[in-house]
Amino acid sequence: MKHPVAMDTNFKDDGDTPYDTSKPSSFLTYRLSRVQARLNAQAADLLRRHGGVPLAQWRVLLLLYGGDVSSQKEIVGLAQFDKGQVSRLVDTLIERGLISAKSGGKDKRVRTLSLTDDGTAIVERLIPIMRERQRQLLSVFSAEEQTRLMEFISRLDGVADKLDI
Amino acid sequence: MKHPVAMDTNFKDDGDTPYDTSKPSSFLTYRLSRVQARLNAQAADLLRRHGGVPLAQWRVLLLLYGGDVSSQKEIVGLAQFDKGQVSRLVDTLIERGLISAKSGGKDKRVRTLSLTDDGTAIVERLIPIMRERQRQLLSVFSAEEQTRLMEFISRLDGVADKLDI
DNA sequence: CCCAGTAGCTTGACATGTCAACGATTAATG
DNA sequence: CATTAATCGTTGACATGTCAAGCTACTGGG
Repeated sequence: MKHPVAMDTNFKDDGDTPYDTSKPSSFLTYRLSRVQARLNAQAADLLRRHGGVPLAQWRVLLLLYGGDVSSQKEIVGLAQFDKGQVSRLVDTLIERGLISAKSGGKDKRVRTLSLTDDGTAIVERLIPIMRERQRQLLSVFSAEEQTRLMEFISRLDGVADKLDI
Repeated sequence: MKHPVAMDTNFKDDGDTPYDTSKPSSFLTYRLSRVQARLNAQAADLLRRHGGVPLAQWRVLLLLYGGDVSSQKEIVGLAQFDKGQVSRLVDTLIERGLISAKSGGKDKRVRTLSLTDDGTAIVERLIPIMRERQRQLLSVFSAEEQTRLMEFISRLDGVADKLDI
């Protein structure tokens, strides 16, 4: 990947803490944002180089491939994507012929979604590659550290909703 | 804030690991993405409710207020924003009268940026609010945990560039 | 049955983020 | 000094993400 290495210890802040450059804690949301952006860029690049789809579309395809979901509502519930975004992602995937939608259910508002053969082929081609990426990403953490990291993230997730300002 | 609580332990994956819902580690990038989105939404909402500017613009204003930067290059270097994005953010901030730009330097490509009085007023009004938010966010971590969390993020940051796929 | 409320989805509007091509200027090097 | 290369910035194109208004279909209480 790219990325100029710069600033890992030398930037000012994350947009949330104005001064106070001395305390690493001040950089938390900034650094989260950056590492998140880098991981996304790496995943998107990987998908592009292997002739795949954009990252957001890929995530929808995976959910459908796993058989976990068959409607937009379920995609929204599982992945916590915005419903508007899902609506447009589904449109795009249908246009590209990677998924199909049937409206025959009881509830006429709902379209039942499924992968086409093309969509299935793409997912099955990319899955091993994405699994290998995941393996390499996690290789820098011990099992205990992985657990600890996830627990930290959960805690952040919890506190984000409780801020009383 | 909003957010339907759902799925914190029950979703399939993060778009990077197709199956394997049993291992929390499989959810890492997904959960990072979600917690990051939630923190961003919370910060943006806070800025909006207090009559401020959008989050990205806010971050640029803060960098300028701190006196750390005076050109787009320095913003890109410090904050690791995309230079195209910075170019447009600066345009917007100038249109809104929050910053000003002078082209008088040696390097005729560079504009020297600074906050206007309006820009300074907005930043100084919002800073205490954002500092309180940061304090509350970090209140769920002990000092030792904060250090540990930052170290984890650094490790992720490092490995993201080294993936050989 | 009626109809007010809710649910699933669509759409518009905007903000954010990323990449790549390009223009202008400056720096480096023969 | 003259090219060439690198740097700073702009712009176009597109992907992503978020919010809110509105549409249609379903649902439940009267």
